[in-house]
Amino acid sequence: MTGRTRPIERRADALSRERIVEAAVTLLDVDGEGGLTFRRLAERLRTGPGAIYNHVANKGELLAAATDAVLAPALSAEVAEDVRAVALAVFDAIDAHPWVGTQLAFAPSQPAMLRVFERIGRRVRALGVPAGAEFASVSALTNYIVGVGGLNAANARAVAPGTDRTDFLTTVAVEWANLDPDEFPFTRDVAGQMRDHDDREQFLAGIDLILNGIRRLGRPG
Amino acid sequence: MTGRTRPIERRADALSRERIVEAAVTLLDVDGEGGLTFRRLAERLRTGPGAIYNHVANKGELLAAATDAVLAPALSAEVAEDVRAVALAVFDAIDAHPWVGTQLAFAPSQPAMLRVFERIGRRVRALGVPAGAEFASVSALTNYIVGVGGLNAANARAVAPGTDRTDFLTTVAVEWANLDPDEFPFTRDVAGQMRDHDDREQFLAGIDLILNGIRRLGRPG
DNA sequence: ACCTGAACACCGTTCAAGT
DNA sequence: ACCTGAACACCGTTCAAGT
Repeated sequence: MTGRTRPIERRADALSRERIVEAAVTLLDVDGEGGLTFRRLAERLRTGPGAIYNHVANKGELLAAATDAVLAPALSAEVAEDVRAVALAVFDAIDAHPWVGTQLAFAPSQPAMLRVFERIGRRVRALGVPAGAEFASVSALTNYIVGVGGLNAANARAVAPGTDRTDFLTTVAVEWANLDPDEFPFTRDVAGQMRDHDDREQFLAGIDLILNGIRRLGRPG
Repeated sequence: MTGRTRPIERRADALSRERIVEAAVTLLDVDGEGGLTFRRLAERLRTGPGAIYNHVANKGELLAAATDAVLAPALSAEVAEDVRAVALAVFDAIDAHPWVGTQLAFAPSQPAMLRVFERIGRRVRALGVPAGAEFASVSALTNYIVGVGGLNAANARAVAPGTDRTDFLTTVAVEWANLDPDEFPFTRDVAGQMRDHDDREQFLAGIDLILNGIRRLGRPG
């Protein structure tokens, strides 16, 4: 009866998809992947768990929306000048929000994955890769960034929170050094290098190896 | 191995870690990652859910044991002649048991992950990589194999069971072709190549790019 | 020493009842 | 149209009680 010309006045704290996703990101950041439940989310938003379903279809959709909300700004046009910059932007976003890594590696073909593919694609095309190798090159880089990013996030999550990084790496190095010499000769031998390595640096070294491999395609031999 | 005295006689169907892990692998293979619950496992083993805890500490340990049980034979000495063979052995194991990919990417530094690292390390060392680049090279390959393997498993899982592969790829290709031209010009442009690509081939192409990049390290320029 | 299964403290999701 | 919150059908894990 009041007509539909004027938007209906709403309480300032009315539920919306945006507010729900925002609260979900906070819960995930603060308490990790186990921290997001519909009951806790409803509590924070001062409503019942059922209300959330008026704005998101299910938990999977909520996680995908939260992932895209974190990754979209990280992959804005200004940031992504080259392949290494795109890779580091994704790595750092996962480092700051480890649940993003898990989600990316689990819900691919989502908007977030497409953003990475598109950015990498443009940069690889600018490199002048042979047309027949372009799709495979972009796929390898995208899959490496997302797959290995997720792997690093899982690694980080597996470590008890508050553990000193150096202590942890030393512990792993000692474990490696004590492996069975017949079954794990190589791993034993490089145990010392595990203690000193840096995840971010190593992530980037992998990107550089792939880029080296791609550049080599142009001039065979 | 060789018992000190004689092993105690047991009922043929007595619980054991081995029987539990075996039953877990079956449940995972048949019904996917959601198919493994302590109640269903207990039902299959004709016992109560609590009994399982006498042989495994928790669900995480059970999943890790199941993963290693599948991967260990795939990485036996005879199979792994070179890096590509190791990579394909892992890819095919994940293809046959998609839950292995998830588990590998989520519980690294587990025995299964170490097996891959060791195999790859031996082969890379045999390639004669400069000592300073060896650890990063082995890490890049291992992370690619495990991370991207997990990604492919997630992709496979996301597709409704029974969906024809060609139909699915065509659907994705159409989605890509209809993306926003301003936001996704590259992805739109290569949509047709998505339709024709082969996951296994592309996985291997990524390995080859990294190997190319590694070989290039020896002779700079 | 190992098994049993009820009980505990949770989940995601649904849905009748409200406004 | 949207919200509320009890209810449903599950979980992993624990633990007293059995053998």
